[in-house]
Amino acid sequence: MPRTTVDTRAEIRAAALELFSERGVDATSLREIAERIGITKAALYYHYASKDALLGDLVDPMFVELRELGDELEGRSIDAGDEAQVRAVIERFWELCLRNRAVMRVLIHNPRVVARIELAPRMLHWRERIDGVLVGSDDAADRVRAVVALGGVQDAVVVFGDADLPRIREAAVDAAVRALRM
Amino acid sequence: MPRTTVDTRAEIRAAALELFSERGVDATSLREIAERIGITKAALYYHYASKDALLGDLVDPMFVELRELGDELEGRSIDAGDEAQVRAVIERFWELCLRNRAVMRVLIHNPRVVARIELAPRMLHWRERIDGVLVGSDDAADRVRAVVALGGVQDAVVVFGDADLPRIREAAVDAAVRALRM
DNA sequence: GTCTATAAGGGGATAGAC
DNA sequence: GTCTATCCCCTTATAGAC
Repeated sequence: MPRTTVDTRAEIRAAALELFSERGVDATSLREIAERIGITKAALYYHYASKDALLGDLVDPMFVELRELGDELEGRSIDAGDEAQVRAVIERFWELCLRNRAVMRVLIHNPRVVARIELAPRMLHWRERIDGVLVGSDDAADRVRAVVALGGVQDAVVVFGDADLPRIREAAVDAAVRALRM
Repeated sequence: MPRTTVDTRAEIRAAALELFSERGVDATSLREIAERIGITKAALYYHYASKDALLGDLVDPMFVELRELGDELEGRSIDAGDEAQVRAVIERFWELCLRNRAVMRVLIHNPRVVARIELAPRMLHWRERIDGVLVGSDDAADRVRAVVALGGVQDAVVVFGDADLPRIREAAVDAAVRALRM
């Protein structure tokens, strides 16, 4: 029988994201995803040609947001020495991570899958763009500062993100800003 | 035929760690591990009763090191306000992560497996011990500082650890110490 | 200790009816 | 668009010979 909702593809993505995020990509079968929204695995294949195609569609919105953020920041030409501007950038990054934390979890916890569907270059690319805005240098020591700061923010979002409290955001952004200081 | 080396269990652990770290636990089969050291999957089962038992044995040395570090630091009663002491603790943590970075990778990238074999309580426990030494508080904002600092160090080890350069270590430890400052 | 052989089950993916 | 039925492959794990 036909289903009541219009957008089955969106329902599939929502169910898949939840399961991929909770259990990991490899540990989630297409049967489980299909059953969660009340269709069969074969019906899912009508909407998505493969598991990887579904995953690719799933993570896309976050990359769109990252590209937009990169465009905007580069357009405004941030001064890496101005701490107020740096703080504003980290805050934007925190918000982006928080909004997309399920996708972030999937990407962080499934690096091999990321490599398989060729998301690694995209991840590297946005990371380099934001690093460039924040430290403006290719020097190893500078890139380490950026990794500690942004990596720390990502970790804090994954660990504390479910309680989206202003205090937590403030503490995480503060710590990242200090980590970036030379 | 009998094998030439004495410690087949150690060979199994070494091959498994390499594959688990590179490809992830779920994506690595016991057949692949066995073939890498030239035995069959059935022979591997003689040495380890299950994949989870092998994994548990594999990660154990790192937890032993973490426990020893926790014992030592608590015995010395670090002053969280003394930055030289804090720096020394972060340096010890960096060295530990570097020495065990293959195991660290496995634990970071396979959270569901970690939960399945009941490693999560152990991870939480050492994290809380080291957090306690570094910030000495249960307050959420304090714990966030510790997560950003230690999470940042872990990330930097995973990203830059293969080039074990003093400059990288120094930059990462510096950044973590700054992140911890109030 | 290591082997061959096999059990039992799940995975992704497809064919074709409706 | 969704279904049932099926294919083929790989997995973990065990039994029993050597």
